Amino acid sequence: METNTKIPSGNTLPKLQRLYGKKAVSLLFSSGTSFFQYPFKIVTSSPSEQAKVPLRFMVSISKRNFKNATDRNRIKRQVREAWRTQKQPLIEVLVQQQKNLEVALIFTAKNILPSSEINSKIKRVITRLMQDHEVHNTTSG
RNA sequence: CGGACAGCAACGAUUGUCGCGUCGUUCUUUAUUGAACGCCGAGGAAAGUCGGGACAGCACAGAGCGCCAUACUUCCUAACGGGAAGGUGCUGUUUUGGAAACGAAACAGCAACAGAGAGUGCCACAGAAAACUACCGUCCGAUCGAGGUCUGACCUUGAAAGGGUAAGGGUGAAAACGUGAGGUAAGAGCUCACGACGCAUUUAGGCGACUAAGUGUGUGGGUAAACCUUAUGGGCUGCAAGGCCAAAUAUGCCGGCGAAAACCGCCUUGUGCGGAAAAGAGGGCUGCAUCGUCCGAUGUCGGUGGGUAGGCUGCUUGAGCUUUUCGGUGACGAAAAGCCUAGAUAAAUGACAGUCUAAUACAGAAUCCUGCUUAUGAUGCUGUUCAAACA
RNA sequence: GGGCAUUUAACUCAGUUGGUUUAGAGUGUCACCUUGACAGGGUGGAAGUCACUGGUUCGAGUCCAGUAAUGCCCA
Repeated sequence: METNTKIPSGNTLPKLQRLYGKKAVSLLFSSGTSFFQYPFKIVTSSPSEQAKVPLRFMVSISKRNFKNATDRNRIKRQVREAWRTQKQPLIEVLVQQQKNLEVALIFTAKNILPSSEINSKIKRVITRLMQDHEVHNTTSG
């Protein structure tokens, strides 16, 4: 319940909720599980150690598919915006289950997509993550 | 008025909702934790990383060789392979001189534009020959024949050692100064006129590259983005440079681990009592053994060193920007006044919905500055050119 | 961010420095021969914008400059 008081309006995205650091990223990619949801490859893991924030996330876009830095910046901003506006239900689920989750989104499409499409795709990713965690908890407990 | 090309200018404004980063103020937190408010928040190329610097570390007696880069002149600049002004050459167009060769003027564009008369190398195929050249041709021709005239010579003609000659020879990217005339056995700058180019030198102009006029002398191509020569410059590495702090784990070094001493605590100030981690293989001191004593692997406790993750710094006030005046043909310089204008760190400057508008293209800072190159849309201005119409 | 290298046939490489002649080799591919048929073997052929653009030169895969793509190193 302390986390809820820390984040009064659910649509913020401060640095605390972003995944960074060489150690954390390499740990996620070596031990996490992954699945595809076009146009993203999603890598997740739920570390057992207690973290300050229930949900951390990062975006990655390969330089091979997008040569120009402006294109990569634009996609990152689109994805961050979609994540920022739609992540709140997932956080509530995680707080209820008292779990932590780290998510990496890897953009695998070759073209820039419109923002509305990215919004709907992110929505689908978040609902899938929510379902996974609810099912997990009911079977285990 | 329209199209194309080149250059210059500025590259949105505003309303609502949500959101990001640095900094400042206030409150808050164990904490540079969190909250509220405010200010500011990508470019002309931020790109390519191609030149040149600043800055930093390392190296370094002096000189030479080697290697690399640059290359008309003068200036600008912190410096440059950059820029400005000028010179020369080439190309194109127009006009024009001349019999020709070959020039002259104007405009536009281009030039890695030192040296080929210092040396070495190379120039396929074709062609006689690609650089001290003689294959054909042409001319002279000792000598040897044949024929004729006719008494020892002449004429005609054939072969020919040797020699002269660059006029001609379908080649080639390039052919041995060019055109015309004289000259000659035939030829040849051999000579002459005109023209082209080079070297030396004189005078005049210019800071200079060079220009103009004259004198002498000469005419053996191209290639230096082949080696090279001359002149000038260059130590190497790059902010992931460099400096500081420093978890966890491993390890190096120092000290302790029987008592005593040392360390910490206490008060009764005493060879006092208590505390902290705990076991010690093995070896030396003597021929052997015990006691004693010394060293001590491993382990353990404490300290310390470099140093990883991570963090801080370097980091943005600078060859700075704007305006005005002055100097200069110009690049640019000087003075005065005013201004502070991104500093992120898996990396901020955004998303959605409207309105105005030409508002779209190329495109995102990563130590900084200065140039070059490349990519670019519509608008405005300037210049060039094309088309059409009119005069 | 900084520092470097490479690009030649469908694939892997020579040739480049030292310039001019038809750009070669192996694998693959195609046709024919060999076999009853296949494999293997033999003979022959096709396949190249020498990454792209410009320059130097009489002449560029090679020399010079720019552009693009690919790859490597530095914590």
